[in-house]
Amino acid sequence: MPPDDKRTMGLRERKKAKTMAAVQMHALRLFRELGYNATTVEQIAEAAEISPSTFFRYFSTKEDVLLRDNYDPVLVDAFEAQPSHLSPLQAVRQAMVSAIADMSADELTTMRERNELIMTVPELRAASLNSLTQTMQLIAELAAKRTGREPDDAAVRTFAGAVIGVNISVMLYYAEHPDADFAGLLDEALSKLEAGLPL
Amino acid sequence: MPPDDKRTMGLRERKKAKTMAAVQMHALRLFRELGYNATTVEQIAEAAEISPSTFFRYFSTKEDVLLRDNYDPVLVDAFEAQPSHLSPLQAVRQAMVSAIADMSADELTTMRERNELIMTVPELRAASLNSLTQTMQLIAELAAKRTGREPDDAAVRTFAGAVIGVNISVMLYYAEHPDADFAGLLDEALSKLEAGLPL
DNA sequence: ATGTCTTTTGATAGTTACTGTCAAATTATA
DNA sequence: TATAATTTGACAGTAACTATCAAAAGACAT
Repeated sequence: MPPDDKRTMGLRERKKAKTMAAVQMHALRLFRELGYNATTVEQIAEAAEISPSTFFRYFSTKEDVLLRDNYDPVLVDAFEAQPSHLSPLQAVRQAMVSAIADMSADELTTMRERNELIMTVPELRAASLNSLTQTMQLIAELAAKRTGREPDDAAVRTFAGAVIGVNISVMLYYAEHPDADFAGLLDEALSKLEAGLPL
Repeated sequence: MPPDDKRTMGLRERKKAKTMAAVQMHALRLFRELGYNATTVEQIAEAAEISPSTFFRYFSTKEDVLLRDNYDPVLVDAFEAQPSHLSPLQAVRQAMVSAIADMSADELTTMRERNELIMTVPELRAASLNSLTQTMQLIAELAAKRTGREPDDAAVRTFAGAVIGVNISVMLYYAEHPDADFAGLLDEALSKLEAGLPL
């Protein structure tokens, strides 16, 4: 048996993907309509026409339904596609900017709305920041590979920490200024890091 | 009536402070003995000889019992005590290092144990990172005041983000390497920021 | 199509963090 | 010592999760 892919394989898989997307959609809608805390898992389940049990089979927590989308693979691809003459910082900067540039208008809108919700609701923000530590580790690994160092090298860890920190500050600012240009904010901020944080 | 201080004012206040400290102590002990999730609020309350209701009157959440200690005021004092010829980054660096240097051996031990627990348990880590956004805002305000800019100036926000990010990476590393020198790690990391993240 | 095997689902019951309310107990004050 | 203010504990309730198990639905061989 070859691994697994046979025309998006099976009715089962397709159905699962569809319910999962439906649940996420209804959840986002309800959160925006009623507020995150005022929305119960039961309501989400009902709206998506599944049982509460099934909700937790798809998403391990209530937060997870919003946070599941993982941009890490996109970032990895974009980073590794950067020409090798760029410094790690320049490569990260370019990777992030171009990853955003590749997104459709719909994706950008959803991302903005999600970011607004996440950064606004303490519980969501906490969970989201927590998952950023994984991304931080990822960035450390990418930078390590590119420079031939170890991922737990002090310079590499510091680099990853600074990049993530800058991202956090941009995400927080963007939540309060939804009309700003996200990619532009990120680009500007990372360029300041490159310049040694002039003040 | 002058604000409030009359020999640490009243029996009530003293008693409250004592129970609060007792609860935190028992909580930390139980968390280390049984694990965070396996310890119930009821157990903590029983150990500290209070009712569960009272626990939640002192601490708004189970996490809060560990995360309550707030080093922000210490940081503010240390920062503002730095000579004005230092750059904001140098001032933060010095402030953090000297704040740690001023701690007693006991305080350092407790801090190490707490950090280990917090960075290890996902729920605690999430809540802790969330509260770091407040510290980030604080650092932005301090840097703004020192440079005569606005706290939401792009350079100021980026500065605060980078500083917090570096702190996160150090805290994570320190949790896995408890024998390392925390102040030293922080000092080294912040110096790399100053140098423009050489890699 | 039919029967069989595997995976997915929903119902049910239980735990625990957390909230609100109220009367009893404790401390401050006159 | 009497009275007012504050703190506490008991009780009841909500909602996020977990575990279990039988029923439903998709996969697959004949």
